[in-house]
Amino acid sequence: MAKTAARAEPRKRPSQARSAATVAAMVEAAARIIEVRGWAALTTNHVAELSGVSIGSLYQYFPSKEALLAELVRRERAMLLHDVGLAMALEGELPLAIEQGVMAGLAHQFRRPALALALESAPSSPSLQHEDDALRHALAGQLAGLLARHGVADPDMAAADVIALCRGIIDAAALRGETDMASLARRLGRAVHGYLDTAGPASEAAASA
Amino acid sequence: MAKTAARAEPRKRPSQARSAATVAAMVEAAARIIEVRGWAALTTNHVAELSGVSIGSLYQYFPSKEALLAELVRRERAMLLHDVGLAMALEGELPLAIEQGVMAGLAHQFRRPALALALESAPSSPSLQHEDDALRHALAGQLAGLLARHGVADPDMAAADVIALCRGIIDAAALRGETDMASLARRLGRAVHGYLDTAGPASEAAASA
Amino acid sequence: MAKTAARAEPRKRPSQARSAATVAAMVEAAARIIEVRGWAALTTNHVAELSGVSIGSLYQYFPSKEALLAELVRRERAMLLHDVGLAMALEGELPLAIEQGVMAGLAHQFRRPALALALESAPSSPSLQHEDDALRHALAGQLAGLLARHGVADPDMAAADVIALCRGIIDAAALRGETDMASLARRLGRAVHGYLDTAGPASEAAASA
Amino acid sequence: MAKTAARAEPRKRPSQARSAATVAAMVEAAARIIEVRGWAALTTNHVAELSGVSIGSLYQYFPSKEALLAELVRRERAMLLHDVGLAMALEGELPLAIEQGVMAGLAHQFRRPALALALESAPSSPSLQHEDDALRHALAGQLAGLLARHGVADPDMAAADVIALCRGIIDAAALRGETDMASLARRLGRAVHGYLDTAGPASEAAASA
DNA sequence: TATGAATGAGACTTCATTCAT
DNA sequence: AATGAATGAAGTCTCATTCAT
Repeated sequence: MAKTAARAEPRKRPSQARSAATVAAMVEAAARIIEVRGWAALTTNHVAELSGVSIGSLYQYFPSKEALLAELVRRERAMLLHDVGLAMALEGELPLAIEQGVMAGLAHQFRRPALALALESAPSSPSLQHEDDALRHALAGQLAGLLARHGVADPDMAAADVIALCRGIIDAAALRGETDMASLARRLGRAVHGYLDTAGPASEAAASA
Repeated sequence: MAKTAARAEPRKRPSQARSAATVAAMVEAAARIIEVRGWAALTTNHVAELSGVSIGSLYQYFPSKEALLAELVRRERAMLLHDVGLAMALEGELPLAIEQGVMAGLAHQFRRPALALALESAPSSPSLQHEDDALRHALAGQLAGLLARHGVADPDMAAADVIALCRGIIDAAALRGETDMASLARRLGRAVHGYLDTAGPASEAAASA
Repeated sequence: MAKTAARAEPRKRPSQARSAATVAAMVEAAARIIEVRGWAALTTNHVAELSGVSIGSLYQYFPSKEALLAELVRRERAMLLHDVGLAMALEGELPLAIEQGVMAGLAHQFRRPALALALESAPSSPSLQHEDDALRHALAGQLAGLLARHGVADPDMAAADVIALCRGIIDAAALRGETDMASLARRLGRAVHGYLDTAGPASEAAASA
Repeated sequence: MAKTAARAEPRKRPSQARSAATVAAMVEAAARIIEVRGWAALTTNHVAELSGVSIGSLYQYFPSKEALLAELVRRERAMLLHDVGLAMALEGELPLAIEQGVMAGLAHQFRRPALALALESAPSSPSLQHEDDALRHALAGQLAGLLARHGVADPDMAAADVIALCRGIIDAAALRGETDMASLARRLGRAVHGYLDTAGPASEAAASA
């Protein structure tokens, strides 16, 4: 009858090799369930079964279903951030850097399209919300830095918009089942450059520089 | 949880005024619950209570919770389509027509922001999926027609992308709690025109006009 | 994933005859399980099964297991209070009134000895605690009033002690399996009168009056 | 929950100093958990953690949770018996000896009030029941001997009643949070002497002897 | 037709206990 | 002997749906 507040952090960091494998297996099982059978099928018992672990073990590593989900989101976010960060860090012209970043994002989405798509509409919850915000901020931060260095006006908002419009286009394409990454990349480039170049009077000079 | 093959269509077309009012009350109750307390709070019993109808009656009008939800989505979709269609139908230049359409979409989102936002991440289900696809198609069709009439290349894809990027930007803004419709409208204009103008070689002439 | 705070009050007052019967059946089932198989066997599923009701129904009337338990305690308390109150209300000499009260308490304990005994050590919880305190207070209040009217010194504490020592003796006797109510009544009388008569100097006059 | 026939005896008598310390640590940890956080928090894993021992080790010394609990009760009982026995063994008048005993009991209760109180309502189980009976018998035996030597009629029953009424008063006082040991001692004395002196005709002579 | 009591599958989570290392 | 990861039965509670009145 005693209820402790549900934490979203893992209960214990897997210290042994075996544990790490167990945790990874559970997170991956969750991912597979979500992408194959949807949110409704994501039950802790199902995750335990699919990962070949007992339900008790699941709860030894995650204090709640929510925490497991948060870990999955964290994992995907880390991958995306890493790839995009790397891509944009390559020195070069602004358009090139952006293109690299967009391509990295696209690649991420196309690696596991169903999963990426599903994670966009996770059941809202404080911890998930937090993970999502963190992703958005980190990504926006990276891009904003790049834009600022190239003299784009209001780089924070511009970064947020660029990311948002990319997400919009990519998600819609994924939902339609598009698989032509090249076409998508081209259109994304158009959208991003169009947005950045079609600037108000104040930033015209900077953008054309 | 006895599940019979769940139909998503209302069980009966409201033929009497009273029925129509009842159905409307239930759909509106669902909308209010979703926007005020989130998806998790959307239970059929709750909907029945809030709409002043018994749970038994609810199931006389809707064969399942899913059908109720589909009806809500249908209702919102109809409103959006109507507004956007009207806005874009106003004769005028391309940029103006588009701006009208974008403004209509924005207005829709700002009428009930929480609801609009929540409906973007409805629990996926065949019928909901279908409703959503229908919306997308209808909207894209309207816009594609407009673009085609103005000689834009590949109008279907362009329409889809324009709608998608607008959704992306608007949703992200809503999520951040932005309330400045004017700023949003300006940025959306930038994004849309940027996308349409920054064209490949084939449409360069149009873009430079 | 949404947890509301567990109330101890019944969820809805049974308004129809059928409901009232259902509620009574559940409370009685709980009583029987506790007295026959002990606290460990008191599970909501078990209660539902024994009362011939579905688990869903149980939770329609009680928001939690705790609330069901509280209702049982409340029921027993009401009976005890009613009997003891009636017994002590009979006009007469102090010793006689007390004897009546003690006999009423004894009778209560002997009606369902195992239940009465078990309820003494209910798993502590806020609501149960509250019910128990209420019983103690009500009983002590009744007795304190009686004692005060007969000039006993410090009637509140005396009442509390008298009740406590009676409970102690009765419980121990019940635990040993004593069944001779007459003997028990005699000893209780001795204990109570002994306590009240063997007073400190201050109240000697009053007690002997 | 694989349940083998649970023994209540410790699995092995601690033959080495280290083992004894380990066992003591676990028992004390259990005591602390019970008094600080209540019965609901008493889990074997929690006990192991608090006592700095692995759960595996705990089960090497105790075959079950119940056995651990029994050992705790045994420990407390031994202390109480030792103190009360010593106190009553002091030669002297009957009233004095009894007063000593009562004081010893009170002192025990006040040493760790929360623990003493909690142990009164331990989850019933065969082995716990047995420990409790043993305590009662031993205590009653000691007191009965004393009473018999002083010619009190029906000393066994009198002893049982005296102990029971003391427990009743003490527990109720503890539950109310009383801390005035002196007042409590005075009232206990009244109750005990009252009970012993207010005898039926048959034992009046004996009591006054 | 409307009502709302009743249903019950199944979700999440805990915790006593085992056993490979 | 000690460790602690793993187990899984079982408990509490929810909610979509049915059906007697």
